[in-house]
Amino acid sequence: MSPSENNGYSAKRYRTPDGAPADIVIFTIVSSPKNTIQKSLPLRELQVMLIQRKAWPFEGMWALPGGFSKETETLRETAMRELEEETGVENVHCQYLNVYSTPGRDPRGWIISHAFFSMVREELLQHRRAATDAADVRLFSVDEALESLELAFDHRDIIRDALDKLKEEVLRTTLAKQFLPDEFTLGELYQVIRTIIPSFQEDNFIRKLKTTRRQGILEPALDAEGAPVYSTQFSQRPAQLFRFTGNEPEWSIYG
Amino acid sequence: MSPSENNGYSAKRYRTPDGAPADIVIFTIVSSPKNTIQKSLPLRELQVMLIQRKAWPFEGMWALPGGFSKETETLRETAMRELEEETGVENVHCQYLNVYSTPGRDPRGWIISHAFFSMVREELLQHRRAATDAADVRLFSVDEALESLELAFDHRDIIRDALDKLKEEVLRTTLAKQFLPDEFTLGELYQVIRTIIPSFQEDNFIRKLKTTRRQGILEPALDAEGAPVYSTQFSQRPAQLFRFTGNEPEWSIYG
DNA sequence: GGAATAGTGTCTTTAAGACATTATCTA
DNA sequence: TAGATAATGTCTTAAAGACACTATTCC
Repeated sequence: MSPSENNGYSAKRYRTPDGAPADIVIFTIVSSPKNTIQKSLPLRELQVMLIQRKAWPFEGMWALPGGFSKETETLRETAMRELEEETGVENVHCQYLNVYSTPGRDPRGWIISHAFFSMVREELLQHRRAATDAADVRLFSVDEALESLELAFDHRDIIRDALDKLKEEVLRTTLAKQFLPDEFTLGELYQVIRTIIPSFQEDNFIRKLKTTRRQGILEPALDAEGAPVYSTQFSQRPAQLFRFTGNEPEWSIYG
Repeated sequence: MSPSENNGYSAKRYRTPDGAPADIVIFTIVSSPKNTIQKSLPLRELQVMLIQRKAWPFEGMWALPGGFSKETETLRETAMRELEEETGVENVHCQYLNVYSTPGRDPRGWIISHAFFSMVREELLQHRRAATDAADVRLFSVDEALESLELAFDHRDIIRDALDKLKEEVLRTTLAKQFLPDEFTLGELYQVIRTIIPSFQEDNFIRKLKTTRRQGILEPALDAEGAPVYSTQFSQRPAQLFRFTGNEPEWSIYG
């Protein structure tokens, strides 16, 4: 049924948008071994994946991966499709961020963009490739992307908004699990949080997460006999492994 | 500069959306005097403003107020414009909720809707009027709207999402201030929260909000001499008035 | 006096926070 | 044995939670 067949209604009475793309801020945490004599936790850096545009507008500039939505899919499906095309990875985290509609934001016309952000573990990003509309694709540290790079469109705003949301949610929700394996040590969790929020410091972090209120959010990893599991991957002394239960923390007022 | 003049680029190579509307979930809390012998806190009910459609599609059904965006404005401006048109009120709360893009959600074509929600104090809603595209406009209790009413489009989903977000944020942020006057008693604040979340119960609510961690969020209202202000509007015994400082609570991990 | 809401006293339990100390394993 | 991270001991202070009690004012 075409619109013009219905009771004289026409959606074309006004100008309509020239496109509805989804842009995706793909975050990853890149680990590099610390230069120490003994086993240690790696150095970690929060990075963002950008593509280099190979066509007008903003040709040659770095931009967020993304693409136009089709009328047969939701914007989430658009984002997931583009995410899989750019990274070669399926079933990863992807979360809606905001809509960007400032007039003139896109020189191609009236184009309202929907931004998503995604947290992908670095080992899943090995197969990234330049899509057909990109000259190159690479990871930049978030600081570099925000401070030194001239970005296409309003993509700097989008990355900043995504980073703000990431910082807020990594403290308030269990979002950090996206950057961790199923079973992890509390030292690793602490490091992930500090990678995203360098100023974060809690002296008794490990003890704190093991006490009452957090039970229900984290649980010890258990082996087949029901005994706690320990790892020496990052330390001499074995560290207890934990997993997320799937519960999200709830908050009471102004607490 | 028209799109077709630029390096052969044309945004019209693909089908483009038929419109980008903003829909607004307008919440209010309606107070009615309790049938008691003495002064008391009012009964309160959370309500939502709906319009009755007078044209295809969904003619005669109740729907969220809203309208199409123009290329010269942001979607937030669209929402604020519609909000002022429907309610006659300016400068009210308005917050982005989500985007709704399920194919087929609008029989008029490919129409991606952007939902906002707004919290308006009931005394500001006296001048509401039916816009030109509405046969009628009225307030419904949120329960009635969600359970008994057949709503146009996917507006039931939108209202449910808005209610969920409202419930979450009224506990986590100072959103409740949108339903309160500048200076209010903690009993009023408690009532507002319980109106939105009936299951909420805190025995020591008033004391709790006056102790340490909350300082910085709420502060006592002071008169010209710097003395605390009390009100007997809802009670025999004078109740201390408070105001929001403007600070938002911060949250530490899993606490 | 009783109705209705505001607010305090008191006690117990739990968590937060600081900071020193010990534990485990390996290069 | 020194290095690196994991974890506990101990002490102090603050907050949570339960629940009984008092306060204020007006009908």
